Amino acid sequence: MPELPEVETTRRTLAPRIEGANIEAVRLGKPLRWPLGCDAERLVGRTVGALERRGKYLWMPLGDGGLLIHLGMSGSLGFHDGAAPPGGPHDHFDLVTSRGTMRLHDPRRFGAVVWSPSRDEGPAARLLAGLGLEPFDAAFDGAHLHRALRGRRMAIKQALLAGDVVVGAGNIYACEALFDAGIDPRLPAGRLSRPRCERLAASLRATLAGALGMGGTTLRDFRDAHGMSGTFQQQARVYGREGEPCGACGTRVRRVVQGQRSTFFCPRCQRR
DNA sequence: CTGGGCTCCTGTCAGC
DNA sequence: TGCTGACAGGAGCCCA
Repeated sequence: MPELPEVETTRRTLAPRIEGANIEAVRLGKPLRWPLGCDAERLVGRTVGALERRGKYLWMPLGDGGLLIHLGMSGSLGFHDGAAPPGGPHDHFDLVTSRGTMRLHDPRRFGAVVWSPSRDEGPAARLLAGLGLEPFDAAFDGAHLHRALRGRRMAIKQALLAGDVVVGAGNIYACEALFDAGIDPRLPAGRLSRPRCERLAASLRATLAGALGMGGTTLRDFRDAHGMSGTFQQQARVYGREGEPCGACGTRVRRVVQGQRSTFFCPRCQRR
């Protein structure tokens, strides 16, 4: 689930509670997408540095190395002061620290916690390589989008999800940003004019920023580190609204499938 | 290099 | 009520 707003919300709520904490123990549940990549004992005694986010990944520095964390489709990170309650069947990674316990809850287990000697080498470097620009990076604008999409035949919706041009948008925000920009999600990416790229860049930033301001989207199980739900889902104008009238023109919102993922759009407001 | 499809896993819900 | 299939916020990997 977690797209950029949810991951950033997690980072912001978790950081003040865990940064500077000393790791006292690690508890592993069922296997996640990838193995931890080191002996859990190797984490004990380390101090948690400043949490960083890159795309939908979180990087937790731990001295000479750190953990690259991804929440997959159903993951969330909670933080418990003092002694944490016993882990449930979907709690697969606990970092017990001097300040409390950080717990990864992830029913589907598409998430991951991977040790890497640094952000720029080893597994972290491999996973982060090839990621596109951060949407709030000053270098991300219509010109970049236009240049990066040139020659691409893939539909613009899928190009946004691919993450090699710009990171952060997942299925919800790609749909919402394209609605905001008035662009048909099925349009081949390379066919977008420069002005429409300008519009889309602005819409993507506005959509992600808006969702961030609402603590993200909670469809079923996303929670921030304090256990709070996001509220963006109430603002979604097309995502999950197949058959409902478009708030702008009244036309029924359509759902199509692109790359095995649902795409929601207004056939009248979003043009080719 | 590009793009399409598959896969990992569990839970939920609609429909019969 | 019970079973079955579709679908769910991601993205790495393999193959054409």
